[in-house]
Amino acid sequence: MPNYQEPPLDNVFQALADPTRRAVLTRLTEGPATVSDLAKPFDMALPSFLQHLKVLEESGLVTSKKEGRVRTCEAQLTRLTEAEEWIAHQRAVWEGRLDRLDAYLKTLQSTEKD
Amino acid sequence: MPNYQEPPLDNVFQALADPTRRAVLTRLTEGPATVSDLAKPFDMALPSFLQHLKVLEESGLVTSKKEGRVRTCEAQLTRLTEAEEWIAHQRAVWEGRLDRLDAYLKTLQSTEKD
DNA sequence: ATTAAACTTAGGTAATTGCCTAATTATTCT
DNA sequence: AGAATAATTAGGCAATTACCTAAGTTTAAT
Repeated sequence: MPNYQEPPLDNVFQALADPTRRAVLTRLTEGPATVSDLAKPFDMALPSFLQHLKVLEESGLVTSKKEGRVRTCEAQLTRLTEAEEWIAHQRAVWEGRLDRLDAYLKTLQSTEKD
Repeated sequence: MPNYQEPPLDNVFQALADPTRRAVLTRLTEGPATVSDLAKPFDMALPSFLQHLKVLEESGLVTSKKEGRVRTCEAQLTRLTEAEEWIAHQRAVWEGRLDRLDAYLKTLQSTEKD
């Protein structure tokens, strides 16, 4: 059953289709960070970098809140679940392993409960 | 930091970021099909559809061979593995962090009770 | 009260994307 | 041979993307 609150799969995959954005996500996986800390490793003007952050936020993979003049970003990787399930499903059908898919999806569900 | 070893991941996620292309892949998961069979369900001119197929082929998710005037396409979903692993890794690290945080908070609570 | 820091907005360019129609090639059928 | 089928190429157009510089705005520090 589709959940229309979630940003569509399109946006999640689109967000992941760029190495800068994947690197940001990997960084945020370790914990929250401010915009300028996130931007530091990249040889890119800040406004350009902010566009990448915007794409990540629109996909739901990142949230942020501003305190004072500092914006802090955080990963919301539960948004990856739908994408991971889509991939797992295709592979499972293709490999003819629907039995394993079922078990796998159950583990996804149980780890997602937080 | 950009990882120049992984342009394929870009292409795979890019390919998945479009509903038409995901639908084609789902169709091909059931077995090979010709270009015109694949195109049939979509309300789109054939050249437009061919562009989607081209994106899928460039990502490595689909291969095709032409016999006579007919091109037959086939899914190569092993190319999804890298993408699936990338996602799974991010989620695992992210959830691992939350688990450790959770454990830490619990030790705080239990020491408070003394 | 300045100045510095941390974004943010505005606006511009070049390349890419996603669609189209029309014309073309290559193969198969009658 | 002529017509139909399957796919391809060529070219065009509007929207989006990914970058940029320059000029704000809002806090925080001195």
